[in-house]
Amino acid sequence: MNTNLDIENFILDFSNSCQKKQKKVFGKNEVVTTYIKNRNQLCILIDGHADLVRYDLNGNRTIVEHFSKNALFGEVFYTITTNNELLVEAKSNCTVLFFIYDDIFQKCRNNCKFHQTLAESLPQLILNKVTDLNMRIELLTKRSTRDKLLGYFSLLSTRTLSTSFELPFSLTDLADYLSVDRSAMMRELKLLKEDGFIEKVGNRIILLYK
Amino acid sequence: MNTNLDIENFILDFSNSCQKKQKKVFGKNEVVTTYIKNRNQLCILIDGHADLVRYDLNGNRTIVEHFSKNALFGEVFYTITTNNELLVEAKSNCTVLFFIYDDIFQKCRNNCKFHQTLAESLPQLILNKVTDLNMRIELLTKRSTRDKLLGYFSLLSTRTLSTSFELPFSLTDLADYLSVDRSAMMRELKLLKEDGFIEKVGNRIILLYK
DNA sequence: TATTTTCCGTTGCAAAAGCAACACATTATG
DNA sequence: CATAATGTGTTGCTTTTGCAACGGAAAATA
Repeated sequence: MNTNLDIENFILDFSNSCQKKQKKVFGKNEVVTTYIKNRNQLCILIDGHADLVRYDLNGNRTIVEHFSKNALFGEVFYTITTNNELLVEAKSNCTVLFFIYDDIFQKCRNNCKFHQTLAESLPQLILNKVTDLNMRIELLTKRSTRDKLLGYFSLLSTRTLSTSFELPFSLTDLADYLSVDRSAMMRELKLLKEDGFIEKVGNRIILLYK
Repeated sequence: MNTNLDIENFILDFSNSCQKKQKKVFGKNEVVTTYIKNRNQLCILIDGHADLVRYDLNGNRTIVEHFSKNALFGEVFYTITTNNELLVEAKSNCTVLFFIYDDIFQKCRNNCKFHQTLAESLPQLILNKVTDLNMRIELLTKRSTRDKLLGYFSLLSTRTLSTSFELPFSLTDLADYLSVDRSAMMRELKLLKEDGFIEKVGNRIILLYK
């Protein structure tokens, strides 16, 4: 399976060969896009980190997804049923490619190699996204804050092949990602330490169980 | 966009032309597949309804996804990090096609039209799945049982283009789908009725707000 | 470097959700 | 049809979570 498509080289090679896309750069905390009026927009994060964030009517903030290099996002993945604000915020300097989804499978007027290869790679890229979303659902369906934390730590442990890893979020953001109250999460984190499940040194978590 | 691919006709036309897939029929409550040792399995539900169900160590049951006609599922969408049981249960009589994902983009040795068309349609089918999963995440990140219920009802209302609709779940299953305790959900349903948000007649919900 | 802003860690109290148990209704099944 | 199995509706009690508020640490910024 070709999971290692290097989009970046791709971009370097072909960035001038096709007119039907846009490449933009964003600074930290800038809004990359919103999911309101950009029908069929598809974006690829070439570099940096960004979050898809929702603010609900009670003022709760939720980090719906966390994107890193090669992540796909954009309004094409959403059927807007919500009246909540959905926006993608750059968490660091970001480089993003914008497409219209319809364009991808129509041959570019230049018949450009960029679009051709992209169209071939897209199923695998979207498939990766589906597995990410499924992992996210598994986390969110855990019944308690404790299980969400342990589940998330276990995930990071699997990814890093280590029982010790840095959190990619601030604790405030982690709470918004797990969809729980921050202070309640802090309390649970303390209990996990007291119960000998984890150690925490700065932003680093060390798993002690199993 | 070709969202209306009629897979069923597809099947009728080509079900004998290709050896690299399997078609099976399941009765209610039968296990269609598990997500443990079927690497790269991709399934399409041709007919019927089925649920992807997880049982955790505390005995909680979660309906991770609910599948109806033309839904995609299978182990290819999961990177197994969990030690929970994940299985697909038929909720009615089901007809299911099984593929190996690798096969789809390799030309079938017969160079069969079935596989060719499937490969062309797959991006759109997977895209549909992504939008489903995103809606699911939006539901699950709601902070209260009340908001989950209202969010789900609003979704059904949008789908049916009506403020009155049948629940596609039993209430027990709905609780497992929203990942909340059943009795707590029943209590909240009662409060929603008392507060004039909904009416409930048998399995039918009528939205009264807005 | 001084100062503002964000983040961390904690707590008391209130609200929400989970658990357990039960009676009754409805639906399968022998 | 009788009986078993499953689903609905309810409630008292316990546990978990959320909310609000605060002081101090750390980081960003002027």
